Amino acid sequence: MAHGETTPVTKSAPSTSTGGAAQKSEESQNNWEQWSGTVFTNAKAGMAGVDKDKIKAVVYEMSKESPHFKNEERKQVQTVERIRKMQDRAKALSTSEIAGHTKAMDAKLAKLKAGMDLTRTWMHVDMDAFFAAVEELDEPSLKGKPMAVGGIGMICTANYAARKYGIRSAMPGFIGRRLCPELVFVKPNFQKYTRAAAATRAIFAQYDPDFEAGSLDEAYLDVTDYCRSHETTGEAVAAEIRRQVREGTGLTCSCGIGPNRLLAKVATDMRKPDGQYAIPGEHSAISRFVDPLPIRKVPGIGKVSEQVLSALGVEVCADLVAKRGLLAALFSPISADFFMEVGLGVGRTQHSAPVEDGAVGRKGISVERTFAALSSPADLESKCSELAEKLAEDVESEGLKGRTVTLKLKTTNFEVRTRAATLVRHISGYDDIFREALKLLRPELPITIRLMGIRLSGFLETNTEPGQRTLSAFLKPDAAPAAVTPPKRRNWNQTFMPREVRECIDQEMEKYQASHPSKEAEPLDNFQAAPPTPSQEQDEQLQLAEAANCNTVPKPVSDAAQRPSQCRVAHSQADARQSNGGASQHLELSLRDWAPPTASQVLAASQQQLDQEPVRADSRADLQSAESEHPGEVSRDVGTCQSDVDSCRDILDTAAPDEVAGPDLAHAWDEAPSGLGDAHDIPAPDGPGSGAPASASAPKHWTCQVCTYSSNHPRILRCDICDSVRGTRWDYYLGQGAEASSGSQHAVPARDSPTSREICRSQGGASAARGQRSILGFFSEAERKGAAASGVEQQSGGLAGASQLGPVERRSEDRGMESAVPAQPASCRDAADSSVEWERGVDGSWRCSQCGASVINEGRAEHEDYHLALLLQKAESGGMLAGKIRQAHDDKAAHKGASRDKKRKNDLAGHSRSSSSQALTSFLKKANIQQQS
DNA sequence: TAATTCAAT
DNA sequence: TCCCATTGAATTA
Ligand SMILES: Nc1ccn([C@H]2C[C@H](O)[C@@H](COP(=O)(O)OP(=O)(O)OP(=O)(O)O)O2)c(=O)n1
Ligand SMILES: [Mg+2]
Ligand SMILES: [Mg+2]
Repeated sequence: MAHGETTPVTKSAPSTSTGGAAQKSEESQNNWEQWSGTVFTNAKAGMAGVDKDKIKAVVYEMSKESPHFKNEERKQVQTVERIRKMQDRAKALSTSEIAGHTKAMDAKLAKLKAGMDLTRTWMHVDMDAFFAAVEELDEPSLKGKPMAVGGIGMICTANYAARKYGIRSAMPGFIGRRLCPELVFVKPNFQKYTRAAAATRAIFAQYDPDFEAGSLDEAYLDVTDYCRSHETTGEAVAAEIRRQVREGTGLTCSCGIGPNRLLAKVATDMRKPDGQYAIPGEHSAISRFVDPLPIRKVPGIGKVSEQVLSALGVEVCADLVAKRGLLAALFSPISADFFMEVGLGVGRTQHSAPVEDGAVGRKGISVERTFAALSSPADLESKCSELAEKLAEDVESEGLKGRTVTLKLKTTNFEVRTRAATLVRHISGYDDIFREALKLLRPELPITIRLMGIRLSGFLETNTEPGQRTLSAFLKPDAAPAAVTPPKRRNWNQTFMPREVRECIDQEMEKYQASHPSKEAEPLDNFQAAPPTPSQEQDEQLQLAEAANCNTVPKPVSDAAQRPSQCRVAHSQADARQSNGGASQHLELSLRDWAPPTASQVLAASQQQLDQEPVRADSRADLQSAESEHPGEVSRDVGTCQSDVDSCRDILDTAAPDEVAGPDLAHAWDEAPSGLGDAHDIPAPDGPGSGAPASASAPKHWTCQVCTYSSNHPRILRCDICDSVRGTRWDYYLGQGAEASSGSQHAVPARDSPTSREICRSQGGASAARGQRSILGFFSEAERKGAAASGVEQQSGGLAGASQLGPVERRSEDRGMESAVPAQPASCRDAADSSVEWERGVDGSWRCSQCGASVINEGRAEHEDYHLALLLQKAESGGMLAGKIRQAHDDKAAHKGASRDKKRKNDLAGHSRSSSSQALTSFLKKANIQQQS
């Protein structure tokens, strides 16, 4: 979180409205007045009467000498250059060319307008100064005082008292302190925010059980049906929701109402603190709102796009339509289309599609850390290892396998480099990730960095879930029948079964039948010799079992105290040789401490690598680069014994010459448990990253951060209510919800082709029924009412490179937290049948036929009790499952997709236009002030 | 596919 | 004593 444009840069301000002179790179007078950046003076809520000039002066004075600032200047120069080129292109356009594009856009516009569905009532809800508001709730003495959530390095958000001083999200803390010396800093506690968010979501679900969360603090609700069935209006619903949120959580929020999501979202900011604003579903009203709207207010148009468009004479949304020919000529079709949509006020009118079974709910997963400058190979490798370990933890906790590894480096000059490799095989474990990251790091070696990150993407989509058989299991004749049982159908008619659950189960059945089409028909003789496969299937089981949680809050990746028993691997060459010949392949690639192995060692190691190590898909390219750019580096995929030797030698020769005799850091890992076997044990709730004492107190509860359900089952793998994986989304509590031992997040993703969305269904009431109480006392009311679906839908995108811009909605969560968990199939998890059957898993654990959870033998009785309790509770509350897993339609898809918005004739009006135009006026006033400065 | 840029939280 | 972390989309070569 806390990121924003800290526009530095001085010279050249591309701002004139006519396509004319956009840049004037005169010699800077070193004067902040020429500073064109938006510099924290964006028209965010609460920035009304701020002395923007003063803020700019302060920020400028404090940062002008910093490397960060220099880098920002460099970037600004680039965008200025980009603008210049674009203007040149614009000038070169013939009138006929533009006319042609204009005509094409006319057709586009006509089509868009004709396809607009104005019959829906969308609502966007966004909490006010969310993190800060939650902190104030927790510590009322903070109220009224300028306060910021975050640290001296970065502020997540600030309360409105602080905003008066110009303090806002994404501002570095030290600047905030300068602007307001009395500023109080509060360390972020995502647990609180997640809980607060869950409380609000429980309310949202009452108005739209399928609502989509846009982040922790905002959500999109389609209240069309609610309005209809309750004979009310969007505005009335907004007032009701705001009241409920206020009374139920003590927090305030703002609402935007409009015929589509885009308009609703933009409307939310109109009367930001504790207010609401409605845009009627009529063309005339939409135009009145959109036409004078500064383009910067549109989600997807950021600082750079604003500058670029401004240089073309586009300042407000109406300009997007007016200059349609020019825009179509200069930008990509995707961007141009987006502009046209915005110009007309067209947005999505439908919920995202449910996420599909077996699909991975995200595009990538990553970890990155900023630290004091590092340059020695030993330090770099160590850092890389820490990151790899953390990433592997996250990856495995979600059962992901990816084949593209990306290394990210940020030099002390703030220049960012990324290096990626796509492998043939999909990986997930620490060893593979570390090794591949190291390979990417090696060529960059003489380097001094302040940040390193690793990302894994290109996930395997054939996500085999507990309730599903793996191919290998299926092919194994004897193991097949015992290992997998089709979802049970019994009792369906006798017990309570929500419709959604029933549908999920039906899907599971279909899936099962689809994947086992002719099992009975197929003669056993046809089975290919099923490999004794201890491999894949088992690995997958283990990975799931290994679900460990992690701490997302700013915290060192490696903190021995926080990282219990799974520190496997000796991180030194010496240790490796002692322990296990070629078991730790990455060691051979170590950036330090290398000594020529014996011939037999090399042979064994290289042979093993040939067998096991994933190789890059583009092995030739790899070779090439090895020969040309990095003559010293030899591709490993075709590596001979000698090449391995050379490879290692080159590392030393070129990258870490002084480290040859350098300090032996091996001891740094000596204290880590060396028992590799432990690494694959199913961790107890006090497992890795949870922050809970590794061995000390006995675990009491796992609390799902998605729906707040708590379980005292020691080895639960998924939330029994909302089905989210017990990974980073779970928190561990020692007591009655009092001392949370780890901060983490939740969020369930969903993915789909162009865009992604995440969602997770959930059900409230569980933790209340179990006598749990939240830290903040939330859920008191909300939880009673049941419900609480959640999910997160993020949006972003933007125009990169030269043209582009494509809003597109994307999903994500507020900063650090998230790391979404793939929304799981849900199979028969909520079946309200208390009878549990057990299936023995390949790893010796037992799988519950009801929920699919893997449990150790001793935990079975307890687990059965749990299902009984769940059944009883469900009967009481008249249980419900809110929300379905959805997946996103990005704007493009929604656009081209034949499945355009379905039209409904009934128009639910109910809006006061007088008030809306009034609010618009003040809104624009603010915006203008900001623009003028 | 790789690398970079932009955007949002 | 000094500018985050995580994710996704789009462009370009
Ligand atoms: N760059 C950012 C922006 C936001 N956030 C976090 C802190 C915010 O409290 C929360 C919600 O973001 P909003 O943009 O909704 O901002 P606020 O809710 O804080 O303020 P507002 O009243 O303007 O909505 O996300 C963050 O960490 N970093
Ligand atoms: Mg907010
Ligand atoms: Mg928000």
